[in-house]
Amino acid sequence: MGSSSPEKISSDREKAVQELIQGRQLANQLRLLLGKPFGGDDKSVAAKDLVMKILGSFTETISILNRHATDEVPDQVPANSPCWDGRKSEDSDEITSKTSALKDRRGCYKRRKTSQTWTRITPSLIDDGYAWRKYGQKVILNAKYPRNYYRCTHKFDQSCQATKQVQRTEDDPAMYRTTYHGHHTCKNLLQAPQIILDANPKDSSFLLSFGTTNTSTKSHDPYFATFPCVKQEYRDEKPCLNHIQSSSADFFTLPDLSAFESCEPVTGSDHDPDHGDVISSGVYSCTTSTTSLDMDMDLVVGSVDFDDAFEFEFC
DNA sequence: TCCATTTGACCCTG
DNA sequence: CAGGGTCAAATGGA
Repeated sequence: MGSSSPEKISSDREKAVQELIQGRQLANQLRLLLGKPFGGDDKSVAAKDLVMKILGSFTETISILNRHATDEVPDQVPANSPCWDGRKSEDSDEITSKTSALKDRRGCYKRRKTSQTWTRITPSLIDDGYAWRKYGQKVILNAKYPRNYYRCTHKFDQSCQATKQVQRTEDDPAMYRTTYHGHHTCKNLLQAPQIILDANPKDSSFLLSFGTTNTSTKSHDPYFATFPCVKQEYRDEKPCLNHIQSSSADFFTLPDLSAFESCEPVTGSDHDPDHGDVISSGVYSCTTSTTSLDMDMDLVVGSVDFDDAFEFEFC
């Protein structure tokens, strides 16, 4: 064992991340190959399912490595902590009285600082396929509409940490901005953790934004690569492209966001992306259980949101 | 009775 | 200290 300087550990970690990213790219290519000609038979379906699992493993491992790179102190609590969901405890011995139930909450929750976020802007409160439970509502300063807070229904039974915030947009009250925090880890899902893209009703482009409050990872980290593979999801049984591009009510997810790994304007330079920057051009494969379609699109920076979230558009 | 929502209070971060 | 995120008791509906 011996030498394990912080520099060497960091270097090894970066190499490991690069290897994992490459592995995931290869797995993704395999998935595309499997998805092309004959989509239907059992073996093909099983193979694709397997590839999706492999991709998920790569993504999760990369995410873990990146998380450890940015969190020197693991976000964990002792097993005997009174805090029920992994939050730290502090000075619990100083209070032993009347309001113990409330006082136990002191320091018991810790706001996420480094979790990934991404935002959807949707014309209505559409079902995104997950079971959410509302746990709060806040009036936000200088905001016309309150912000609603949701957590995954399976937060307790499956320790799923996914949450989302929903708020009407100021300029268009008919639209809702939904900010997702963290990925679903609960089991009873249609898909693996996913990014959901929404069909924008106004310009038929797709809005996706994501960001992090941890700015230390923004310039160099393969931040995009921490996103999981995503699968397309339709509410209709027989979707078609025209329907996808024109409908505002339906939504789907693109299966191949690993292309983000080549997001050179963001990950390969030392400046933050500006409005209109083309992040990645190429063919994005969109598949469902019944159809498969490649779309030639540009991923461009739409806007820089609050909280350092960057909003992107598929055009 | 169970479960989801509401809402005021608590607590963390900047 | 202000603002925002979360908790949990109270409430209501199925």
